[in-house]
Amino acid sequence: MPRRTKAEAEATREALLDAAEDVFLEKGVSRTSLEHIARHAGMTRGAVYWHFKNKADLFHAMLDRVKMPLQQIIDDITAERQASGPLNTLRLATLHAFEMLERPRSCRVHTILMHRCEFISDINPVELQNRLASDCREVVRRCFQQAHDEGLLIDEIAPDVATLMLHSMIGGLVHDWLRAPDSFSLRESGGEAIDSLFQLITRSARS
Amino acid sequence: MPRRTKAEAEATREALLDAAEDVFLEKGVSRTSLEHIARHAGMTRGAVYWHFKNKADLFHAMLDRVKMPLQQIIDDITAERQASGPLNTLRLATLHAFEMLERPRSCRVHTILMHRCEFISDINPVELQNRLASDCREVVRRCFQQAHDEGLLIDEIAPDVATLMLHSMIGGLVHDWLRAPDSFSLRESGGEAIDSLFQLITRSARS
DNA sequence: ACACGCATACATACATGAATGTAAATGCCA
DNA sequence: TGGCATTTACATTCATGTATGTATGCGTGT
Repeated sequence: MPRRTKAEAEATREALLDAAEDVFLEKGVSRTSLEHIARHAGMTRGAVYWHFKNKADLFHAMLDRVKMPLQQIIDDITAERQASGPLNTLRLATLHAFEMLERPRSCRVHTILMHRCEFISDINPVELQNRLASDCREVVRRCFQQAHDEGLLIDEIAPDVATLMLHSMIGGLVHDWLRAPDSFSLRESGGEAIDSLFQLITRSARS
Repeated sequence: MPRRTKAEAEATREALLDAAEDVFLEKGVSRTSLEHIARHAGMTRGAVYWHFKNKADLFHAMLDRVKMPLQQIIDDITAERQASGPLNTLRLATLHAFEMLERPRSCRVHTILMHRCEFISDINPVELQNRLASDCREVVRRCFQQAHDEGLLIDEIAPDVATLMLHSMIGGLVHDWLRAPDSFSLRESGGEAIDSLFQLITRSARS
């Protein structure tokens, strides 16, 4: 029974993307065929090829439904640069990214990106994440530099080192948590670790 | 021209594994066929099927030629628990793992593991890394606990939090560096970040 | 209000290519 | 000469892309 209403067509498109998330998460991207996805959504491959050009197109459509955590951090930092100082801006942006990641769809999609796929067509997530990481590091670095200039950072830590510490901690926490979300709480334990880092490198807190 | 001497047969086995590293690294595991690997080594698929049962078997043989960095850290910690205190043991073990990772073969294989493969047969690297991460965290935690009991750790940081901080920093640094080895030096910049962390959480250094 | 026509939203069928596993053939060393 | 290392050839499976079929929603004219 083809040709539903326009709203129903959009619903099946979303259903196909939902199914893609499920199957990608379970079997990995390269091992799932479009047939798998279609059947999991209760349809056939024809529906997939109607809504999407091919597997890569579907994959990118799936990515478009979520926001990259590093992009979120970049946006948060550049948006509210006043707040209560650069260090607090960094800390809050990080915690905000953690909150976003705990949303089910975000969690699934980013787990797929980090642990369930290697390449997709010619645009691979490694390069994508690479650019994002580079941009994010630069924004964070400028923030730490500003904190340093305002005397908020302790002398023992150079802005570049603080940048690497924060950036690697974020990446490591996200990576580990997405691999095993039940092993610890990203918001609680992860947030605690981030808070501790900022407590350690903030001058006023240690005198 | 088949049937060289036994030593030459072993050499072709190694050549096949070398080729596998190259091609996996370039195209990703799922997108490389055994034909690709064989041709890159100057042979045919038959040679591959003689030395290895299938792709998964070859993959695991490739893994067996290197040591997991987290396993290295575990071994280092459990081996030389005397050294100059638990904190220094942790620090040196981490830096040692970084050194190991900069060896070409280690670098290639672990890049493949982190960024070029999703699943391989029924044994997937995610589960493998998961167990390792869990074990390593436990060993590190015990080490931090000992440091805490000996009064080496500052009061602001609980052993569990220190564990998560160190573990996530290691994971993040390795992850980022393997994705873009030219963006920074793991030994230098990464080591500096690790050193700074230990400097921040060590009591004697701040009074 | 109702029939008409067309574009839409799928399902089905088919052709192609690629990767796999295996069996047979072949040469080389001991 | 016989078993080892490797190639070649073949059958099978599987995913893809495309082409075609088809029924329905929806706008249009009257």
